[in-house]
Amino acid sequence: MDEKFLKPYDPKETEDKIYKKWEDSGFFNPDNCVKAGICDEDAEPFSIVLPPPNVTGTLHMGHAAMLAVEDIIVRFNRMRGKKTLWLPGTDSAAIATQSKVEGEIYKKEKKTRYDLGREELLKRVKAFTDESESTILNQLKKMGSSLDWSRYAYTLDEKRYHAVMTAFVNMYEAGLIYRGARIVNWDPELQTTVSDDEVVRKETQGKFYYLKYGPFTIGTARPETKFGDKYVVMHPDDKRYSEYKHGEELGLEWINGPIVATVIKDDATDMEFGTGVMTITPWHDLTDFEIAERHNLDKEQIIDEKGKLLKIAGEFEGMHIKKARALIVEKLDKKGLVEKIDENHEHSLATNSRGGGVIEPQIKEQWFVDVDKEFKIENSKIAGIDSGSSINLKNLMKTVVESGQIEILPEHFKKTYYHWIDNLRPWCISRQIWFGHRIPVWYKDDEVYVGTEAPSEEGWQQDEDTLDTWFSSGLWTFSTLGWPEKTEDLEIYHPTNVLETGYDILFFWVARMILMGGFHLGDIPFKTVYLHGLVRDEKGRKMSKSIGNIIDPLDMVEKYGGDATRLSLIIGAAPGNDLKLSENKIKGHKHFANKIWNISRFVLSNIDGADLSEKPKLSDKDEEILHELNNTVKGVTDNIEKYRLDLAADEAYQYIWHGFADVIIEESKEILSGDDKEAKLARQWVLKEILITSLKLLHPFMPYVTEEIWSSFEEKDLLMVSPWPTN
RNA sequence: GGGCGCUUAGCUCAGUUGGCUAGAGCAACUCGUUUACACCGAGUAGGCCGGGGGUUCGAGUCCCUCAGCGCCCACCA
Repeated sequence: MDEKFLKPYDPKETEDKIYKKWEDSGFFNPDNCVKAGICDEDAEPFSIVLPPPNVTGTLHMGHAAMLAVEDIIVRFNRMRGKKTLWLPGTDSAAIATQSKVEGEIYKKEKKTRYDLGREELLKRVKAFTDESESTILNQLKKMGSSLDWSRYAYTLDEKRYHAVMTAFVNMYEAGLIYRGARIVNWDPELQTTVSDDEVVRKETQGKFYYLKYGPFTIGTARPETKFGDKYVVMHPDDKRYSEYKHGEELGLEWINGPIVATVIKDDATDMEFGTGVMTITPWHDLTDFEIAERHNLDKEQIIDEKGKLLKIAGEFEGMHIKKARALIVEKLDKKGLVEKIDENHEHSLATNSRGGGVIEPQIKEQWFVDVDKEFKIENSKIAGIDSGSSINLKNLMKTVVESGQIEILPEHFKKTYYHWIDNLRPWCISRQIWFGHRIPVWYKDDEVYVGTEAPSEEGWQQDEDTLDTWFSSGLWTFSTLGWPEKTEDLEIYHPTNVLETGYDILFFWVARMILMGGFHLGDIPFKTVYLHGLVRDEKGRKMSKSIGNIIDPLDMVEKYGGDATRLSLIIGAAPGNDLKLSENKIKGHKHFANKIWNISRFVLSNIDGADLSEKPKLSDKDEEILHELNNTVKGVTDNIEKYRLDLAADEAYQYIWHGFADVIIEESKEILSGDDKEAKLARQWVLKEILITSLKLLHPFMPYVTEEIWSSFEEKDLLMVSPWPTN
């Protein structure tokens, strides 16, 4: 027996060494497994792409949980002899990264991106991402992730860049991407648009003003937008205002003098709310914009991109809206136009969740993906959609889930998914930032050129904007496999088997991948979507810097080992449920790692010298023990297949500690020290069998400690590529 | 406003198509150093399965209803 067993298990001494051994073996790469005869050339493929973490980020518990789940699934399938690929990558995270770098530059040099210029800023961002890339990659390894590093991809590397350009051009040519003036979520602080999904609403209290507007009273929380309000809107069925006819014009006194208002009847008005009458500001409000579109009304910009009032505001021109509001109300009041002010009105404030400011809707020329427009699907591999038929993106996204071709776990998220699709509007994909995939459109006078490469002649100007980061992320399952080239990888590994991610990015990412896969490949991007929950602190609060309740996965790995950290993120975490994590839990699982260590010590020291090359004759009791082992194998296997990793881990834990250690080993002591040589040999054989099987069952969950034990009594292959036990 | 969840032992959670005498881990308590392990072992205690109603031979599980908690979406100016 190896001397190392005389001391308690020390993850710190073991883990890096083991990871290196795995990496050196090359078996994270399925091609090498085939070459070494570990899996058959024509074995069933199994693939997962890693949801790419932000290249400038650091590992948090959410990542750790994701890595644990995926690595378990991957290791399980690899051991079952499948051609298994887990493909790593990182994401440029355009807005987040650029604003991080901009912030640092401003702090150190007091310079903005406009001071530096596009080229210089991008150089700085590149330097920053290059530098931080290795940090996140090393952290991914720390969790024991069996990722095929030879296939590493970065959203902004050359191949992915080409994929994104191709995707844009193809969608443009199909008429699904168009440029148009629509109302977008404008962040005056970051000076860019953000997508609907990135806008979060915060409940706040504020003043609500009732203003006299001719014969009407209108309510508003934002008097500073009201300068151009020349349409007064009410519900067509509202009896209180039946005397006013649609299109009727009324002269009335307003902020900066007399104006002519036109009556509009539209059922977007809520008769119950306020007075049931409103004026509209189509340039800065989505509802208003839509009303204006329906009735073909004028739209006028009131506020500029920096949040300052324009000429239309008269004496208030050039003033920031924050300052202007009080002054405008004061003026209205002097004119006797303020009827009432409600001091504590609750309303929600739209803010940019990517770290910007308060959203100010603006009408802007932007690029959009049309989710309603039908296109012809050429080579459909989608159940229920024939090749050559026409479909729009919304219906495509629905069909693949409804038909069951894509399975979502837990299942109830399907409803959330459908609900989101039903409310989906055109997807604004252009961003006014510099770091990212620049839109492959060039302009020259009135001409427009769209192509993957710049036009060769002089004088063309490329569109200034970059693409929404989710546009490139949407291609991830196939851009990482080499698309648009027709690669062997794409052929073998796509569609991928599982997409594992947090339920919080179901819309951002999962839905967009389904959209992109459907359009570009006529196929699904993955067969199963496994959604994990959020990792919270022991009281169920989100982990955050401000509360100071962050548990750093790397600290935990350092203190208790990668195996314990992984197991803690799995046990008790049903799919889709948030997980409450405490340091104590992780500590407890470190004890489990040590338990296995000691079980091995006991078994190995007791079979030393015994010839177990042939299966001895077993007693009925021995057979019964093996039968119980088989039940455990079956239970663990079934649960992993059903993606109930929590139950699988729990069952293995239960069996190994309270079955194997507490009962079987205890009972064996007597036999091993007894005089019956035959019984002893049989039991030695059984113990070894159980140990081998237990290590295998546990390997996906606790890869380090099991591999380390394995190395001390099995000479041949790594445990990582040993066959999964059959029952 | 619309949607989706959750409520089971002190705490964290399992409990799959109804068969449960309701389980596990942690915590608590008692005892214990014997061929691995004190990062341990043996044992004990702890539950009207949120309330009410229904379906059923049988309900933690299915249906209705009420209450509390949480999340997501949304154009109430």
